[in-house]
Amino acid sequence: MATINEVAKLAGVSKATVSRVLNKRPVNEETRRKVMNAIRELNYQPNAQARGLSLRQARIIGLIAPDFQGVFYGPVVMGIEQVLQRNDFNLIVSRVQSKEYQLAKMLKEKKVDGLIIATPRRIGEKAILALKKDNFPIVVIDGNVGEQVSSVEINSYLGAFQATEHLIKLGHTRIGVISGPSSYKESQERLLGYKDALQKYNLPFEQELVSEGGDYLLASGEREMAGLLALPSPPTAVFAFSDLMAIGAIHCLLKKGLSVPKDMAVVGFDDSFVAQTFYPPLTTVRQPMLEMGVVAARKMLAMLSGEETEVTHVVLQTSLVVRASCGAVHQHQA
Amino acid sequence: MATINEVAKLAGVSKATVSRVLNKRPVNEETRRKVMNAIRELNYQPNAQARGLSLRQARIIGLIAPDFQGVFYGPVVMGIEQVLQRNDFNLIVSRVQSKEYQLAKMLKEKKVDGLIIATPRRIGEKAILALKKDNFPIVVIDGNVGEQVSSVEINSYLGAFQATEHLIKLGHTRIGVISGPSSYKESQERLLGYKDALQKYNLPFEQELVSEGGDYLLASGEREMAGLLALPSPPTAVFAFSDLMAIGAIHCLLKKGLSVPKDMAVVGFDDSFVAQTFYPPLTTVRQPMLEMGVVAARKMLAMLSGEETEVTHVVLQTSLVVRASCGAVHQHQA
DNA sequence: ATGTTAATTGGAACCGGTTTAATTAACAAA
DNA sequence: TTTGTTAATTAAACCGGTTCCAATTAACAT
Repeated sequence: MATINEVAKLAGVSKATVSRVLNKRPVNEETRRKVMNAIRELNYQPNAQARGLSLRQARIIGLIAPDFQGVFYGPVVMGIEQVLQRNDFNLIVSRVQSKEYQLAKMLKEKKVDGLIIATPRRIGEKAILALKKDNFPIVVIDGNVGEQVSSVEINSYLGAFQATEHLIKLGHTRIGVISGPSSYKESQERLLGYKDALQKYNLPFEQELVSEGGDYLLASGEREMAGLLALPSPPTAVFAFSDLMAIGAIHCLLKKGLSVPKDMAVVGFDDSFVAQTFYPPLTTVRQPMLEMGVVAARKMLAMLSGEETEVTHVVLQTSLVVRASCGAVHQHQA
Repeated sequence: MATINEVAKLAGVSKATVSRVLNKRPVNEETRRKVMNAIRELNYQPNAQARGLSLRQARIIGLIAPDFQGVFYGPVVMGIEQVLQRNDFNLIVSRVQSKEYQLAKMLKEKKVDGLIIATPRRIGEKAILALKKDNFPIVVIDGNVGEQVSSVEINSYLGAFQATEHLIKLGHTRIGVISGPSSYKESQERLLGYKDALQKYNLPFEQELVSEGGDYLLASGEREMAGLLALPSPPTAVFAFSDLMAIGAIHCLLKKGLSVPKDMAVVGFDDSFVAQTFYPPLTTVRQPMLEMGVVAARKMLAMLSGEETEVTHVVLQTSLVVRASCGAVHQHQA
């Protein structure tokens, strides 16, 4: 592998001049030509580590998330990567670790220029705030870290309101909820959206119709749906706070020989990949996941270039995607 | 951020000594204590770029794939990351680009120590072989690059054989196939597995029962299933070469009011996330995707440490996961 | 007291870039 | 001819580590 010194020797100039050519600084045209020829001849590629050491910049962003495969974080990764690639940055992905100090390691050792943290759990909160105080560039996606760190979030409240309103307009008056963990901010906001929609249409809120799924996964949905069905007066529609829980609910219904949406309308939350794949296709509140990644990455780059200096919180809007599971459209049209 | 020089000064030793302490080389116990104290006091973290420059090593592996969200590559990423993290390596993910030369860039600029390439398409084949000739560490997952590059693959043939045999044993004699692109090696092998299973049970192979999905996606499955149903004598079971195509096929069937598995048994391939999520849960050939990532990462690390020098090809075994869509088990047991 | 050996440690060079300050060359003005 | 100005280039220092080689010190045998 050729180095800048070899290029300089072959071109008959100093390495400072080669560096200038590489960085498009003013150089005599004749000299530039000679250097370019040498670069081509040696198939030279500047060493990123040497460059990074000198410029104190890795051109790498770190992403910390619970997983990358899941229905949620996959698209987020895609969005981030897309933006970074266009700006000649790379993306290191790392699963969230138990040891909090590990969070800081990549930043402190200058392996990455900034960190995007995507996790709904309150993990590493202290560590994050400490890093923020040291002025490391940090963006949180969908987190619970608070005002002091820049973030990208979604309007959970509005999404829940829209979903509930949609079901009400379809004629449902008893609408069950399969919630996420009540300690999560998102769950609280979504529940508020649900309540406010009921109120707008003068429908009573009934606590027994709200059941809390311990996580956002399929099995929770299936279990909680069974609970709702066992009520003296079961709901005719159910709104789950994740697509997977909605699908779990449908599993429960189909196993009992009930039909969706005829016997029970179901609405999910996320518009993850499985929502369109499932049958019946799932009506759901769309979270713009790819866009969240895109916005987070742009924000990070802006912070690094000094364009953005204050802490900001971007709230992306949700939208209702109507498919077959709520009964608003026929399945063969979906 | 403290540097090794500051640590050295505070500890009253030379930076060579600090370096020795950091790298656990023999140092007088008393000296080590002083150095460790200085490190702690300054909250010192060695600069990865400087270290990398000196050691000619980034401790980063690059992964190039078509996407990271998909049902397939997500778990692969998880597997790779898991192994790397344990060995204090990081993972840069990058989508496959059209420009072939980009493949080489990260390697040549020493941003990564090696490249794992996961793509069924014959992309960058020339570029990959060129890099291999320059002795860059490369591992291909599920690729079509040939003998010259180390790889991790699955036994497509056996998986298809098992799936077909399973359907035959359930009593089916006319088994449709929704294949992947016939130019892909996997498709060819899977088709061979299908044929050999038929042969073993003295069933005739009929070309009309094989329809080729242009990609591995849902819409292909739906379209090809419609084609199979339109045959004068349609199959009673269908084997799709991906879970998504199997699900597409089921969409087609359910829309026509047919029931799965009663009217048509369906088997997929991948055992991706959607296979368990779908209803009816999908019988499918499991590809150990996480394990593929794990094996690829281990292989890469072995190459880097010099333990593994020859080109090797690891073939992982598939297994049939029986769920409800093939009719072998009742749905409420699934 | 002197020589030998082993254990520690420090100075300096190096990895491959960028950048600042100094040098050289070319040319115009005095 | 001398001096000032400008443009282009280079030498050298620096980024923050690792490591080779030599120097120092301590311990021990002669």
